[in-house]
Amino acid sequence: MNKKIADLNRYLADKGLKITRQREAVAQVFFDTDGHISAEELYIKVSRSYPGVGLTTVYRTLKLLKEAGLAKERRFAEDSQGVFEKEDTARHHDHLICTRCGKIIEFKEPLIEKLQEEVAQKHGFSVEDHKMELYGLCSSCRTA
Amino acid sequence: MNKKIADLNRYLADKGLKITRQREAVAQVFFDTDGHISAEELYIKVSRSYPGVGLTTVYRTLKLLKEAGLAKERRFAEDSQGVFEKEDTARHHDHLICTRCGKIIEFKEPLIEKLQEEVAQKHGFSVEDHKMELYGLCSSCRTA
DNA sequence: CAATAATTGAAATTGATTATCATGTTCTCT
DNA sequence: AGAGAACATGATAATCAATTTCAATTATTG
Ligand SMILES: [Mn+2]
Ligand SMILES: [Mn+2]
Ligand SMILES: [Zn+2]
Ligand SMILES: [Zn+2]
Repeated sequence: MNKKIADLNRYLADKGLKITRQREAVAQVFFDTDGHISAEELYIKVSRSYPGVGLTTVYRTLKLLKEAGLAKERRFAEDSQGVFEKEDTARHHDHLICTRCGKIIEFKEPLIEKLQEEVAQKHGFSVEDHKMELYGLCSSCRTA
Repeated sequence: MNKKIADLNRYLADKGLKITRQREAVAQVFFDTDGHISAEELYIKVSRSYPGVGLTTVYRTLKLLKEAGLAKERRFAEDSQGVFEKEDTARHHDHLICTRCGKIIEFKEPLIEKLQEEVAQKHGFSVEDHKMELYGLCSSCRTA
């Protein structure tokens, strides 16, 4: 569990940045959170265990976590707020989103990823990242 | 070409909305535009042929065009402004985006779309729409 | 033409995110 | 441990696309 904090600290040291109480607080709460969380929500959550940490610092720490490859920002349609989740290259996934109830299912489809590579190659591109979201109705919402 | 204007007018009539000079101006210029255009850019373009049309009305008309199924809004990563393009269910496509020079290539891959359907079904979802964007380097930017 | 409801555009507002800046903290070197 | 340099913090202000407000104008219906 503290491996990720160690990863962050290594990243900070490499960049000549500093390890602070606030950064560790934000990172710890973030790493203990599953699923998708907005900066604002994370700020609330952090404030419970570590009052006094500012929202600005939460934004800044999330940006650092992204740069360090430890967090990924998602921006689902119609949501004006971005959400963050733990990043782990081994656990890459895409999303299925119910447009009625907001339910989100994560999935991985290696065959699609392979075809994406092929399409890109066909146009002379090398893929660095991709975004795929499927929007529709979940089974509960369809029958309701 | 005026078929699309007719489509819009039909949509407006059905909804009890009104056909106005401004809406026709915005729609006409939009339909004459290929590729992706922001509300702001469209506003500039409209202003040349039909001065006096407000930016607010451009935003409002684009929203109507989306509702009528005649326009689609895209929100590519790193762009803070949304862009719009003509919608045509027969000509659905996804995007390849160069993260260095911004070049955008449109493509269609039926096999991927089929797999998307299958993944959704496997989770009990019915797909209404999807978003797929591949980010990477185009051939020019890779060799440079 | 008159009545009604919708539309318009300027200006104000919103809401998420980022920039500023004075003050506080961390790290490095002695 | 102490000093100094660089970085971090957080309250506040700024940004910026997009939406809301509202009084004045216009389209539609009969
Ligand atoms: Mn996820
Ligand atoms: Mn396109
Ligand atoms: Zn649902
Ligand atoms: Zn390029």
